[in-house]
Amino acid sequence: MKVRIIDIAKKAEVSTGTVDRILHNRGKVSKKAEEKVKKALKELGYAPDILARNLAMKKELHIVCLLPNPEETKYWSRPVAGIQKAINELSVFKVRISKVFFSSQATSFEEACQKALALNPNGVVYVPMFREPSVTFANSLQKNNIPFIHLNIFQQELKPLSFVGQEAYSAGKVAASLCDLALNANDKILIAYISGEMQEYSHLQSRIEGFTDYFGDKGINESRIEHFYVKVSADKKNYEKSFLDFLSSAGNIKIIYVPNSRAYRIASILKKHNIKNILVIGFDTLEENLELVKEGYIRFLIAQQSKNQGYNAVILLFNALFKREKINNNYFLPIDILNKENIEFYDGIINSL
Amino acid sequence: MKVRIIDIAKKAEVSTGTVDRILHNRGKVSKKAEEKVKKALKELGYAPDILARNLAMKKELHIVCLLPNPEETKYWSRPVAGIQKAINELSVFKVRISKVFFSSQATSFEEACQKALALNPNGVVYVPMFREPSVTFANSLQKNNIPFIHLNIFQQELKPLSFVGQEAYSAGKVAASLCDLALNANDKILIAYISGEMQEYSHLQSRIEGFTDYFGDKGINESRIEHFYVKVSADKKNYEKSFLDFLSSAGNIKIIYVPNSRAYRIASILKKHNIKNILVIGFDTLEENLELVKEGYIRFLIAQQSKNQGYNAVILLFNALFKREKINNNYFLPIDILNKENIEFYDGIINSL
DNA sequence: TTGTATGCGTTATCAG
DNA sequence: CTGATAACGCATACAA
Repeated sequence: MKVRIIDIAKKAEVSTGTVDRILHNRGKVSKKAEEKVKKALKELGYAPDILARNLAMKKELHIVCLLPNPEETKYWSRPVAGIQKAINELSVFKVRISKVFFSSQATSFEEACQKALALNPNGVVYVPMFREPSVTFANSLQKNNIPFIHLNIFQQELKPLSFVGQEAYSAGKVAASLCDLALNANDKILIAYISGEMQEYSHLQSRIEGFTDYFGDKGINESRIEHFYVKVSADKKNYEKSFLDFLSSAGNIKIIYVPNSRAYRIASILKKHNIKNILVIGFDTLEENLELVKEGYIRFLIAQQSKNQGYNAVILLFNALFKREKINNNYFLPIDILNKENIEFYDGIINSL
Repeated sequence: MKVRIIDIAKKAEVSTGTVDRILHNRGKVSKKAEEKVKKALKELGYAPDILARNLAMKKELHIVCLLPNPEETKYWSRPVAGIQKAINELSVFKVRISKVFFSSQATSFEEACQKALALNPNGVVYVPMFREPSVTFANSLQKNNIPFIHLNIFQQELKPLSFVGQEAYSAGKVAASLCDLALNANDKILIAYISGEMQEYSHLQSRIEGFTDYFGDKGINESRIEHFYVKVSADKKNYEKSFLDFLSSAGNIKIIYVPNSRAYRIASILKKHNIKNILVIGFDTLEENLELVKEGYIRFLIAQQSKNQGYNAVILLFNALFKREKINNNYFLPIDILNKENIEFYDGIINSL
């Protein structure tokens, strides 16, 4: 029935110890023994019982997760929650999963990388938020033979084991396709850039490109697209008036596209001034955004199962490490469309298992 | 650190055997021993190591899944795939998971129920497709103390351990909210009933109610909603002409709502006749539907993570049975909105873990 | 270089 | 009623 180590040991006419040495290539095996065992392995089709393995293991695996501090950037609280879920679920196994947070400066990221390396991890999940330091980090990991998975930001050049996140360009197109439904002949579109601190988000750019490309393909070009910039940290809350001024002077704005998670900043202004004829579309399920979707001031949110993002990355790495599963590159998460009607169902069973 | 059976045995001054008897209430324990053990259990906070348990278990759990034959009704192939995924994932545990299919007659369903009971399952997942036979089945299960989970069709009166599926009424509302975006002043809506065999789908009715209620709330009532009925089995393919006739006589139809998984039947007629100005919205990710979404003849699909539906139900029951987890009632799955732009990402990581 | 023995935390059997 | 003990499949320390 089930092929055990002892079965292949018998078949190969060696002891279980020898088989084990080959399985874990600990060396100290004769060529002859090795051949016999490998033959038996193939013929009988051995697959380890990972549960028994876990029971017997002395030392534990260590997975380190490196991501922005959720107290600074709200978006990250959900991926962190997903990681926590994975921690709970994997608690029966001999794995330790640590979280290391960094803040919005590149130096903080670099420090976190050092900290992570010092922990001597068997595997790493990280968000390659800053380009240069990420390259350095990836190189260190590779040198030490530590597999790693990228979260949220796509950086294929660094050759991660896998990427878990959303395809940002397409997400922008999805947003555009929804706006398209509501757009009439002379309506204009406003893209609002509400930036926070971190500036190296390449996916922000992609979300905008996807959006404008969609309309470009339909012959709707720059003449009907306005742009409004806010740097939150500098302008504090003082952008409200300038935004309203911009809005009235631009005229005919039917749609406002906010390519990051800060749609709530725009929508709350509209709410305050009771402006209801503009369709706001944004990203991510921050509490603030959810609330305004329910109230009707944000019409659509594009979501990326941010909780599962963290969860999946950890589970994936665990499987690779513990079960020695091969994993494919690049797990693009679904591009979810949320509105007032379906939003309450978004955290269904997936997130509670 | 970790509390084991032997730890509580020592604390309670009994043997591990006695503790085991209490843990599994196999009886044959004195009151005194029981009290001492229960006290120790509480104080030390024992939680079983399910991996060690699995290793030691002699007999295996048996979960039986009862659902419509996917070869008859295409929708079911994805839940079945999800069940298969759960089977693979759980293969390391001592669980057997069997599938029993039934066809579109109530008698077939009843037979399947008999078959399922004869398998002496420890737990059952089933689709309560027919009302009366489902009541009988649920009663038998309850009498034999076999926990069960309902799939896809909501029948709370039968007191399943849980329900896994979509809230159909809200799904109808979601569909309506999308149509709403595209609906102009004098446009009309057509609801197309393309029925197959099985007639006891209460959720079909709910999907329609949700849809019409949404528009009712906005003051769009029956005067702007047309209805078209096809009984596929009777009319074979001959409804094409009658449908086209209906369409042109009704006039001004901007939206066609197909509240089941057969939107492709309508959309393929539109495709054949090159009709592009009508927005078709339907349900479920059948291959045929996906294709027509990509080609633009179906504008939206409402999906319910049908693969996860099967997967989650099995995992949930396994957790309840094996880990003795308490589970909450009613896991409503997300109401997913798919269109040409996001559909290729729909089968992301969730389905490949 | 190889084989043997012990333990991981449970379950379940078998004497008492 | 109770306690002791042999599996379960694997990892690992140790002996040869």
